[in-house]
Amino acid sequence: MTTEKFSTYSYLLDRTNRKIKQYAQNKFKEENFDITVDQWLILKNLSLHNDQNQSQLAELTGKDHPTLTRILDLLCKKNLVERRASEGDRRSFIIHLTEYGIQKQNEWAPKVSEIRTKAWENLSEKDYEDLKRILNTIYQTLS
Amino acid sequence: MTTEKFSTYSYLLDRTNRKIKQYAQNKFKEENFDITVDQWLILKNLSLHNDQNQSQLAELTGKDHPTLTRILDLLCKKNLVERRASEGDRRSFIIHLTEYGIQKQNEWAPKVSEIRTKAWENLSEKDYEDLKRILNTIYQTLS
DNA sequence: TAATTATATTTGTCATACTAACTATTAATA
DNA sequence: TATTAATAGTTAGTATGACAAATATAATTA
Repeated sequence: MTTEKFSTYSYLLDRTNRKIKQYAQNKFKEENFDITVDQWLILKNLSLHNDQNQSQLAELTGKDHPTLTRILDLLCKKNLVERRASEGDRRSFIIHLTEYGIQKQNEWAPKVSEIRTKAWENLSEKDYEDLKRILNTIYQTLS
Repeated sequence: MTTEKFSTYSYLLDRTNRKIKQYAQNKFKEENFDITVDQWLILKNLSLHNDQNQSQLAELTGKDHPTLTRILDLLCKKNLVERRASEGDRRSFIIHLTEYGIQKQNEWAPKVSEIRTKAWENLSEKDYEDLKRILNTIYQTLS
């Protein structure tokens, strides 16, 4: 590909990413979900794979370790999650979705899906597949 | 579109956006470009439209006002940019790319384009057009 | 087994983003 | 014209993200 022509995608991607996050966050606020969209990502992943240690959870969610540490601090404060000692390894914690966390996750999940789906109302299933393919290709190319 | 199926795009978009930024930032560092990718966006825009006030520049670059204020503080410190009093309106500043800023912008631009183009080496021109269309559609749908 | 290396997590620092509140100035209107 | 509303920009607080360095513990190896 010739250079220079391809200078705007990073701007569009960043801008759209922020818009999506901002849109979801505002809806969360309207619905009185006391959580950020990044915190939701962690909660959602724990609902599928509870009791991971932080390294595994960081891998699953694509967050780096310091960021995950801080998000978990906040989720712990809200009693949605707790850090449990790991049996075999005293360095690591098992991240456990609490009863309250499970309850809230179940309560919020349908509305979150609805909010997320909004972005696609003017696009096709093929667009969805194309976007996933393109983003994954870029990710791998730069990794 | 049915809900729930469309839950991963926001994760992929966020993850890819971070990868792109991180890749470019690392290359900037390798090249000893003393600038962040977000600061570069402002510089690039000023090279096309010099002497905008901050509101216009915020609009052009998709940054909000507080963020732009802080990025400009840093660019001013590096003498790449200066805030000039506006003739007609004492509330606003004209953001001026300095001689040094113009020089650095010209110096860095070709390599930046090259770095940005890397992401597309396994994708087609059609993919590029599709991505732009999809991102713009999402942006407008959520605006 | 003592020393070295690797892993899990945290802390610190800086940059970016969003919201809200604030100052200064300008525009609108009663 | 005096009051009110709108606009330009900054400041403050909180969250996230990148990177480096620190701590504690585990695994490897000399």
